[in-house]
Amino acid sequence: MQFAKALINWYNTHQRDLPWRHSTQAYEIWLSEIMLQQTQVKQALPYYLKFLKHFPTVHDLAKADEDQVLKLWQGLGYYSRARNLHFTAKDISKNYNGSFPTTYKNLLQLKGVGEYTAAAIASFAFNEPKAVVDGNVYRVLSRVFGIDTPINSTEGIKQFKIKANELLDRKNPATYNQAIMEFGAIQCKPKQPNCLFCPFQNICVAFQQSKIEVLPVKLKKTKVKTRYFNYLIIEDERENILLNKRNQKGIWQNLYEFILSDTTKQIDDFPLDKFQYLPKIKSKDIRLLNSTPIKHVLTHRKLFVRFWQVKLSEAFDPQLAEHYEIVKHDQLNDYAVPVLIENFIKQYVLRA
DNA sequence: AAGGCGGGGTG
DNA sequence: CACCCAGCCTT
Repeated sequence: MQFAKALINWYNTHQRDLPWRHSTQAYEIWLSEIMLQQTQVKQALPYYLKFLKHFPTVHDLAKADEDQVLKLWQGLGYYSRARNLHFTAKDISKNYNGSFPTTYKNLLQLKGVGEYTAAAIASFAFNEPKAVVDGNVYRVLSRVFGIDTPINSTEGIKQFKIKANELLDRKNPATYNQAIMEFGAIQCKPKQPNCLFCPFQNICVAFQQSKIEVLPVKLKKTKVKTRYFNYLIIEDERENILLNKRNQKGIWQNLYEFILSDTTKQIDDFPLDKFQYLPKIKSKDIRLLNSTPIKHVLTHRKLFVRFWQVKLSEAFDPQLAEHYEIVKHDQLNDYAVPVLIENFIKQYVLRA
């Protein structure tokens, strides 16, 4: 309890003013926690405000189209979160009469809600004494108590969860959970933590043994594969553009993009013959828009991307709509697209 | 148990 | 360049 008390003391004088901390509504807590998964506060904040404005209640979110949800989510990444968010909103609206489950155990049943998020909602909205264990908590506990079990090993996950729940202030689970995460985020940071003015300097194993740099221990490194993307932007005489919806599993599922050739090796020309359903295009009518490929890095992919343009002198065959979206030039902004595409559109304003 | 899944920020 | 972020889901 000494640890918890010191932590809460620190929190009372150092905490940031964040909008979701003013709410105890499960809907608002849930929304914030989904957005904050693997995402820093600064990045999630504008999205949180935007979503709450568009969808004040879970019913409003449930009524929306997935395309609209994804469009609002555009740029935040990990788009399965947005799809699960929408699924769960419909689930809550329809099967839970609009009210979120009130216990950790039942919150875990919701799609997109894992152990961390269930503990966060249970403690923040319902005062249930469950310790959150996120990246901040791993870092703080491994350093203060000198735990070098890899945080992403089965053993480590178990061990840190036990430790976190032992330390939890069971009378103030909400404040305690906020406090330990805030402490990890702004004091016990990954790089250059503020050990000089740390309330735990006297007991911190990592500080006393100069192990700040090596704790927490983490296994694994994701292997990054290189891919070559070639996008074909086809425009007809009426300023329509063809978009493809990514339906398969994989990156950017359910987002839109131009016609894509995805290869493991660099190619010279756009491979028109690979596509069954396109208008008749002669390769001499294809123009490369960026001679230097755009480099776009994801967690496990390194993409080199080129954009090609075709302007047709006739209108698209309406039959194309069975395979692609035929989109008016000025409606391009209504579609959820990867940041990569968004950046390109902004840069090369395709003239009308 | 391991791998897939974004985008932005830091040193 | 490597590593991290209020993780979760699938295989």
